[in-house]
Amino acid sequence: MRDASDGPSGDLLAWYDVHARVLPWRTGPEERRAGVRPDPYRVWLSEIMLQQTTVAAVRAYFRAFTERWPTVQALAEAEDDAVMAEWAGLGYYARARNLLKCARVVAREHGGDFPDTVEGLRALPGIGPYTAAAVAAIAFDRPAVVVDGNVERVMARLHGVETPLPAAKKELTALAAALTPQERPGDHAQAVMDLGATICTPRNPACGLCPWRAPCVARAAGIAAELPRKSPKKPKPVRLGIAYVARRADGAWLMERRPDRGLLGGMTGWPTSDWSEAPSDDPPMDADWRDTGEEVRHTFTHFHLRLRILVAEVPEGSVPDRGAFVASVRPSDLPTLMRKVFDLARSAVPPR
DNA sequence: GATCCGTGGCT
DNA sequence: TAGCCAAGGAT
Repeated sequence: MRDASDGPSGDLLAWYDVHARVLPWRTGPEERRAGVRPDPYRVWLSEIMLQQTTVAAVRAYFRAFTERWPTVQALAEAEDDAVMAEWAGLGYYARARNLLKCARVVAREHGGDFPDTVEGLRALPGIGPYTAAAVAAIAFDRPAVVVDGNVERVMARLHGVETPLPAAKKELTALAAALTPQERPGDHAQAVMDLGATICTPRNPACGLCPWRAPCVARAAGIAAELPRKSPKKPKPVRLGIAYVARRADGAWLMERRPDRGLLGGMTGWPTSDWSEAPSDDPPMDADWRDTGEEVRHTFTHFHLRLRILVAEVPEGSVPDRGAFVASVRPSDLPTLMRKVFDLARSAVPPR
């Protein structure tokens, strides 16, 4: 009979008890021992923010969200635009749209309490296999099998799995399942991720400091840094586009809310042409558009974008074909691409 | 399984 | 510099 106090899981938990990172959303090992239960709302919020996103980037957003909306009920009652603006800059904006959907389902259909099982969590918007397992383990101490990029990397090295991702996913999940203890599963999940983030890093892993250096197959073979192998990625094509920045005589700016689906969905930004190999000139209103000669370069997940910037100064009473004039622009409410556009455009149309 | 979906830091 | 990488999910 194995429990958390012996075997590789026990070695990892002993390491975690000493080396656990202190994070704003985390209930540390000492706190847990003292009987402190994590707040499922904060665990869930942090997990959504941390999807494909670094701890460093998340910190400020987590603080802002929890100060403004301390509970899931408060978040559920927020305006859509307020949440999107608060999320601006963090990326993957479908997360923010699903965040709000999820909060409203939890508030309305679950009385403000998150489900405490993997299946219940998995049914909520924006919660997939990883997040369901992570919240179940961390917030409710259920022995769920948590598999993220860290776990995949650690398992691939520990067991010397040379099959490339994503084909190796199933095998790595099975290996992670075999190591998941019945005792302290929440701490175990966080321990593997901390190990991956601080010791078993993608490049230059610090194998000498690793609690699993003895059983690690990849280390023995001298190929730790080469694992996990990954299938080759497709090259990113270059797309072109035009951004139209119009300032009205009273200082208002013409902006447009993007459709809920697709790139930067639900975010406010400058009207643009389509983004393609040969974009068509499609200004949002009739005006004397002037080419600034400036170009924004921005790389998305699957393509590079070069956006020419056209500006126009238009009289009061102007009626746009699409979008609406807003009295003031807060760059912090905009996705990064649109901030870049504003930075260049505002110097091309200085205030009178 | 493949594709779409952001951003900033690091090498 | 250009590519790689980070606590993935939806379709």
